[in-house]
Amino acid sequence: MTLRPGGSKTPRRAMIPSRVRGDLSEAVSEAIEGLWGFAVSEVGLSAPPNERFGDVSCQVAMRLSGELGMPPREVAEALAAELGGRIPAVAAVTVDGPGFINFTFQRGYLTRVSSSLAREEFSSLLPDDGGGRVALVEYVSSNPTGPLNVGHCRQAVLGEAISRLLEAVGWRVKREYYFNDSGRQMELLGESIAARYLEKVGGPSSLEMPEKGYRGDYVRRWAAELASEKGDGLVWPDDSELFVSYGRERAMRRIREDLALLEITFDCYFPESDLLEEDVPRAIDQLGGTGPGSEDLVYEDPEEEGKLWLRLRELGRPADRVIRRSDGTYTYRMPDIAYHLNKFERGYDLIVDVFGSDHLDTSRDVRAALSALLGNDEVQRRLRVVIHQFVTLVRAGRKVKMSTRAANFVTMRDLVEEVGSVDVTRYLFLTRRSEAHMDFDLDLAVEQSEENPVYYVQYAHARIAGIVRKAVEEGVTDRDVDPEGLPELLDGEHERRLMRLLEVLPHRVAQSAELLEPHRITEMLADLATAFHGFYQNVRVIDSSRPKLSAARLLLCKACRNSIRGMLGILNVDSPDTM
RNA sequence: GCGCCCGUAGCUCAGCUGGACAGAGCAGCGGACUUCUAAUCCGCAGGUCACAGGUUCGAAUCCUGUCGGGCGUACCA
Repeated sequence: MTLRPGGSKTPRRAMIPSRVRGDLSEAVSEAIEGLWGFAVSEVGLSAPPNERFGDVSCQVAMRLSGELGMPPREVAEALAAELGGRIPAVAAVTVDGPGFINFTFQRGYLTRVSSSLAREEFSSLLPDDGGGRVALVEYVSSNPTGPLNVGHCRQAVLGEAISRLLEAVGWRVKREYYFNDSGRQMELLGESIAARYLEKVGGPSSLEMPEKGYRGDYVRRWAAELASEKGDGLVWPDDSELFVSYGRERAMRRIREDLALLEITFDCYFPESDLLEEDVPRAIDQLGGTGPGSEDLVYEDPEEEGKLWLRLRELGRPADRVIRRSDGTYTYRMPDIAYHLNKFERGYDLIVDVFGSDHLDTSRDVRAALSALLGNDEVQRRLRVVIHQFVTLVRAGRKVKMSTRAANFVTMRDLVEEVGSVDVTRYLFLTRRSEAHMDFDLDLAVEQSEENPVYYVQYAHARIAGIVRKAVEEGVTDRDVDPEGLPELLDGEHERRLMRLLEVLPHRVAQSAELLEPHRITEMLADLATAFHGFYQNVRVIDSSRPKLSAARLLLCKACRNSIRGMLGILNVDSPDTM
């Protein structure tokens, strides 16, 4: 929080829209308790659909009506009478419709919020929900078997936006990428590279591409690079280790390059192999001792020595699963559990997993095992899983079926290049909620790149930058604006609409952080850009013959600019001053 | 078969976690630049919120069933 010269904190608690609503709902609760002597956990505030219903709505009267045996309107009237004139920032309390209690903000409160936004960062009006606590966000976590594809791109963009959203409301965020650096998939990649390598160098030995091998062009390229680095003397299977490790390093480097394209960097790349020595055996021990009483959660297969099962049925899951094969290697589920246990033990207050829908089932198993180990409440409180559905790529009106192994997939890099802009790619992926299926129409994305939702928002920002430049030229400044005079100066229809919106946006951003739903930000940006463009079309800002009015309007423009910039920043999209 | 997600305008999708008359963008039609950027604005048209029941003051939202699509249902990750 920044300090003003006088030492007083600004913005004051009462200026933060989420806090104002918190106080409001507290006042309603107290009024209920005062009138009828019982407490209500949630009074249900929402934004009314129309300006004539005020700025904040409360539905509690309708919910209480049954319990109190009173018509909802009477409940509302009683509460409104109790609340009138008592709540800071609220000018009027009315009852409308079936029993809504509607609150209208003081004009002075709205102009103060706008002034704050004009002079400070957007984030200063967000509540400090995180309070400096540390959150760990895991996303992408694609295994190093090839370049990132379109699905990874959605997840990367989503995970990064969630991270930034959490940071915006006061969390310290660690970004982590978990990957499997050993096991069957890595062997397959090594073998696939070996097959292409031997094919290329044409030596005495040869190797057929495995049936489930990786057939992408990149495997050929990497094989060729390997040949030029190490010569043509490598043989299979003697050099299998080398093929595998070369593939892994090469894939990891490519993935980092792909992520760099989206400006994503992780604090930690966590290899599965780090868990195999200690964490996994320890987790198995712990699970073994955590049975619901009669039996241990881990049991040995009666027919195969050394094979271990996890009794997931006992934990409410549909089926028991093998966690260790008889040869002593683990199935993917077991390191996953150990990895999550490791994350919990590292002490993060919030652990967010961003996964594709194909990981849902595993994720549920992991959660069940963790609940057995740490207690359901603990897991419920600290672990949140965001599932996103797959992206269907549409090209020339036809769906493109994709698979990494079969090589008929579009890479993230191809996608960004074809769309022509990282910002547009990011933004388009964030216009849908994560659990919705998504058709990404390439032709449309390219074709629309000139008439795009992103540009619509960025254009509003650039227009404001133009106004600010003009203001400097004309010698108009908002420095000496008298706060007391603002409500009168900013009384037009468009100004009021803008200020109402500016006031509620920080609250809506805080809500979207709470819900881990960054797509709401794109909605808000569109709302704000629309309101600003409407204002711009109808209201002349810089008029040197009316300095006070110009200054007030300039202030409002800057509030819009900072809000747009702040929200675009959460999506990591650029805010250009010219277009 | 079973589990999870989804089904809203011609197309792609929102709908603030049960509230006030169902929204936006694109596509279509008609208007607005002598101005701080027209990458903009205004208007028109477009809907049985997949379907059928149920819960209640009130349902696109919650429950059940049906139909349709996706993902999973591995000792692959």
